[in-house]
Amino acid sequence: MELTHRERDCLVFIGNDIKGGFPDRLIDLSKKLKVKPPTTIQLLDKLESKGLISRKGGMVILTDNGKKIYHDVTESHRIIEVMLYSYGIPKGECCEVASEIDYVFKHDLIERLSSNLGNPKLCPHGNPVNEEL
Amino acid sequence: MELTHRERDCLVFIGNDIKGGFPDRLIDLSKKLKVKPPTTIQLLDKLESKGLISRKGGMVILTDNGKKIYHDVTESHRIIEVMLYSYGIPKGECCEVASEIDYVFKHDLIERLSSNLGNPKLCPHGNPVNEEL
DNA sequence: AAATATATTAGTGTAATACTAACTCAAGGT
DNA sequence: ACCTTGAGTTAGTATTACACTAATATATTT
Repeated sequence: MELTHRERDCLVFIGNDIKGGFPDRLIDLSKKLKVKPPTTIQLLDKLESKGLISRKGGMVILTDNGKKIYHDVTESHRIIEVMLYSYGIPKGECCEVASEIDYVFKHDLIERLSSNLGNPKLCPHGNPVNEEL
Repeated sequence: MELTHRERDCLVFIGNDIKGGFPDRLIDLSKKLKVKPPTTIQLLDKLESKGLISRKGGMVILTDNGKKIYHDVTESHRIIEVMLYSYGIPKGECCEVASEIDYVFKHDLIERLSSNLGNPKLCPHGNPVNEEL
């Protein structure tokens, strides 16, 4: 599944917030993405057409497929963080950089990286590499 | 200096070819970029407006500024290759992935990475990290 | 000079990203 | 009952990156 950068951001916010127990609302997502609601709707339309989310009354949840992609992007993000951190980049910067590039990496490459990094369970911030939703 | 992905590709091809002794022609660049000449011209117009190249009779050379950016992108590319290679990714894939992301990294982060990688002089292919034009 | 190759210009099209303006609809307050 | 507010949505516009075709200009080569 190919994602654009902003689709990636949007999907990640949705996944992160679902961990809090409640689905995100359009308004919340818009604030997090720092865009106006119509822009968010465009993104959600795109994610919906890709079968990654479903919507009801302004609430957004991930489909099974969306959860899988969220998992993959998150794993990618955190493995990249671990790699950068291993070469002395501060946590904050690891995260910033990882957010720019995580959605580009093919999953099988991330798996090989992970294995050669010793299959880390946590990212430098202490978040699980394998996020279960 | 911010580059788009394709501007990056174009600049790198120009820099690589200048090492061969002759500046690139539009046609050569178009073939390498796998686009039609008008698309290349657009890219060259953009690079020229950013002060990175100058043109004459269809030939393209890098300005001093262009050489600097070429150097930085190349260094970035090769440091990323070294990092990925250190975690067991095959050379070819290191290069592929690095090409997708090298132009995004800030130079000072690359310098810190380089230092923590032991200031490598060569990339996994044996090309110099610090390319003098 | 004619043919060929190369360079360029003008115009078009798509995708990603973002916006404003206007409309709908539901919930609350008075 | 009416009005306001907040949220969601639709429609339309704009910009940037990227790519194309068609047509024109220029240069080289035979």
